[in-house]
Amino acid sequence: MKVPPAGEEEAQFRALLRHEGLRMTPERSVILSEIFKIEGHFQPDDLLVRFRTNGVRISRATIYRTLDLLVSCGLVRRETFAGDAHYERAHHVEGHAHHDHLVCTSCGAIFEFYNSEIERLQEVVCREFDFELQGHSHQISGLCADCRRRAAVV
Amino acid sequence: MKVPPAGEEEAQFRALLRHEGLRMTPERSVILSEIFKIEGHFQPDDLLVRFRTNGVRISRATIYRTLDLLVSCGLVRRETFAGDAHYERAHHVEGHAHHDHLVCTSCGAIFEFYNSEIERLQEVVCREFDFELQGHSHQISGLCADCRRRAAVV
DNA sequence: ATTGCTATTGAGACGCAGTCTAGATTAGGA
DNA sequence: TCCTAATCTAGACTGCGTCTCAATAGCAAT
Repeated sequence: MKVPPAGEEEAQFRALLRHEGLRMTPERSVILSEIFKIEGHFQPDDLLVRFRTNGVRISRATIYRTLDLLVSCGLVRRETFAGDAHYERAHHVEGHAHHDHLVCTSCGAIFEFYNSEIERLQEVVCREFDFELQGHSHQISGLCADCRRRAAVV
Repeated sequence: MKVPPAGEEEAQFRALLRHEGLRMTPERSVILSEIFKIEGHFQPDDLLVRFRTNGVRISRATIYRTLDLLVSCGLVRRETFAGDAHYERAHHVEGHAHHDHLVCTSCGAIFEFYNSEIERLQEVVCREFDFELQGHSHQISGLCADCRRRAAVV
């Protein structure tokens, strides 16, 4: 399989793989670069479809395995919306590595937010329960600005 | 099918069904009373198993449909943890109809919390995005007190 | 460049949660 | 009691994700 052009992220991925004694393969490279072409969220089968339509043959299993790797490397983030796994390249909101999501129940649009006060209060909650915070999942659902306007017209 | 003893919740359910032009059936009654025997969270197939072991025959489809009804009636709440649907009878933490969850990543224990400040800040976030808040899902994952202790020993 | 060890891959079987279907049954108003 | 729409069941089906295992191919050492 032809090896696609490498980017900065690929160098990072390669370094992390080596550190773990794992290998870089054309498939992993293709998957990584495809992901970094996508703005916003995607689901594993979105990648499958993209590859199929481009004539690239990479199996579902490999996609899932590679996504797991990228998540544990921190290059990609996984999010679960109403039982559906979504992924997104890890990037930043206002300089924060972490963010949470607003999900529009009408059109499915996803917005990112970060609120340091909420983050802090979660730590307070954990202290109350003698709980060691490892992570969290926080989604606010409702109507986005566009859908509110649309609903107001009707 | 034999009709089980009715409780206060059944009266409420019955009233809501009537209001919607729907019918009370023995199956719905059995499912409701079984749910109200359960403390904490359960999954749809937990009910299936309970019924099977008690010799009660109610199909999976009926369980799912009835759970949907109970959720839309507000008697039961649905929550998604890591892609798995969990249900719980709607009840209150410190007088609040709503609460969120701490999930232990080691033993799976689930704790409930309510933090009015976090609730308020969510409204602030929505205002920033011109977003109409309908609901939210907020789970904090980590190690519960017991598992922390257990980990400390080892 | 070659070799050898072993990580990785692909295709499809599999598992599980949840939905759908079609025919049989039944709640509940007239 | 009768009638009819709502409901039930069993099981087929769907979709997402995981697993298997023989074949392939990185990559470190030679």
